[in-house]
Amino acid sequence: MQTQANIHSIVQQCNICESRGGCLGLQLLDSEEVQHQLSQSKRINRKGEHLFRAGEESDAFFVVRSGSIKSYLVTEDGEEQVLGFYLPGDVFGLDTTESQQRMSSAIILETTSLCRFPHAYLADKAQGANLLKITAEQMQRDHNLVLMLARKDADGRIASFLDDLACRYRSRGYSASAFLLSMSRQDIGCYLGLAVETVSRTLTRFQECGVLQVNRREVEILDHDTLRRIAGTRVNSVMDCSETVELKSV
Amino acid sequence: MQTQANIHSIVQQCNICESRGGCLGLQLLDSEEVQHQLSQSKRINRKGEHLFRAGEESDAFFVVRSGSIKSYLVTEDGEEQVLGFYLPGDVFGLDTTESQQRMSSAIILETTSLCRFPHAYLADKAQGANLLKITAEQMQRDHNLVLMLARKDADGRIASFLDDLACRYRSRGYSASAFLLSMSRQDIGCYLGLAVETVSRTLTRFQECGVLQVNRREVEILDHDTLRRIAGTRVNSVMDCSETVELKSV
DNA sequence: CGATTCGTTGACATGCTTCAAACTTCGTGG
DNA sequence: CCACGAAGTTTGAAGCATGTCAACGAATCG
Repeated sequence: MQTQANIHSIVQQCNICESRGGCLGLQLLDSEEVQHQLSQSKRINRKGEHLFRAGEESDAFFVVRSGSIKSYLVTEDGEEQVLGFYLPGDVFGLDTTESQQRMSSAIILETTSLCRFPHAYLADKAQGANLLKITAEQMQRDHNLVLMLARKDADGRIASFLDDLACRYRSRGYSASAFLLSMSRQDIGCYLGLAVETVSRTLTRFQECGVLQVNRREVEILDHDTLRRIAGTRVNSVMDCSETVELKSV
Repeated sequence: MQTQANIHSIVQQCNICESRGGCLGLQLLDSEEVQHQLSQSKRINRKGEHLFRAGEESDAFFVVRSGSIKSYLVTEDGEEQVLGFYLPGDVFGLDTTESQQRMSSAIILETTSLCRFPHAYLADKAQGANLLKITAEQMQRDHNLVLMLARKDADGRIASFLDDLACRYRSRGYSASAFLLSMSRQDIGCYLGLAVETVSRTLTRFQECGVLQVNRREVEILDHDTLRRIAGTRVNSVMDCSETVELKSV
């Protein structure tokens, strides 16, 4: 029970995973291991550093505690394709080849702290159900990205992107109407399959319409209803973000 | 050992999963269960039938034995977005929400036979490693689709699509230069984020260039090198399809 | 055999990319 | 601390690839 107390004190510092039904560490690891693992897994990383690169051996996945991460692919001719951005509470790093190599690269966009979970624990503890749940989130993200790329114009993609960010911030207890973009216009364009200029122009136009206020990385959404209307159709998701808005006040 | 003999005779009828390192059933299920499961999982389905729809309870995933399957999303306004096509040997149906609901719909494109694997066996047997391997394939497909949608023009998408099909057919022992499309132009366009007319025009132009020969659903690739050149950049995949070209002659 | 779906082709409109240039911010070394 | 260069952002003009609209032919199905 003494161990339990220590675990509790460690976990209490981290409210990130509450919307997931509790700390992943507590779910995945034995009580005795939690203290050691979690204490060494809080790593502060600096902007621009790579967490891992495609092709490297994949021995762990991560949960964002603070900051943000960019996930991307590198094509044969060296160009990059952004796959997504990960905010506090997001799980990433589970996309590995069957030979346990990273399928994508991950780079730190700003000062970031992470929880690190070795794959070994997953395989050993055989958390089949947990794994399904987590990969489901990754796939849902992929599906939404595909939908945007294939069916939406520039306005729809930018609006969806901002709405998604706002939605994710709100579900984690941050403001949904005002936030700082941690990624560059270049990254946004690369993510949405648009030229940098188109991103810039669209944001400017949104501002002129009174939908939002933009100043470099600062974004304030003034008319969320209109933004959503522009964002248009979404996947008939069962995992609606509005379900996880309420935070448990434990 | 008598059971082993029976299993062997059943599995021998199905060479589909050889490139995966053997029958999934043998990997996932206990020997005693294999015979019963596999014998009842070979289901013949007819064109146009739905295997499952998004939102339904997800209790199993599938392996294509013959025929082909279209996976798609339905948006809020009722339009569909094709996520991919599954050929013999492909695993699909693992994209479920955390509440075990289907994230996508699956419809049968032609007479098709499938192996069905209940999720319950995965969770019970806790095949963490196996699950990772299979979800890795799904994610690899998603990444490639995203890459196509975000960075390639119509020519590149169509060429990539055909090259991918050829590659998958070859890896399964079929001809890579001549095959029948099981999906409509509408489906291809929906998959690649293009209008039907663009698909049709592009195929016609490819034919005029002597790259391929098309007649409705019949496709023959005449100049695979040029096709690949048009397809252009691909993900630096560690799972290169050329690795699985050789079939074991067991 | 008629009706419907599927595929092809043409003309036109337009949204996005590309190219170019100016401005701002940031980082780094003098 | 300032200066300089590099990188990020914005804006404009022009070209083009793709979508849209429309019509027709071909195949499929009942």
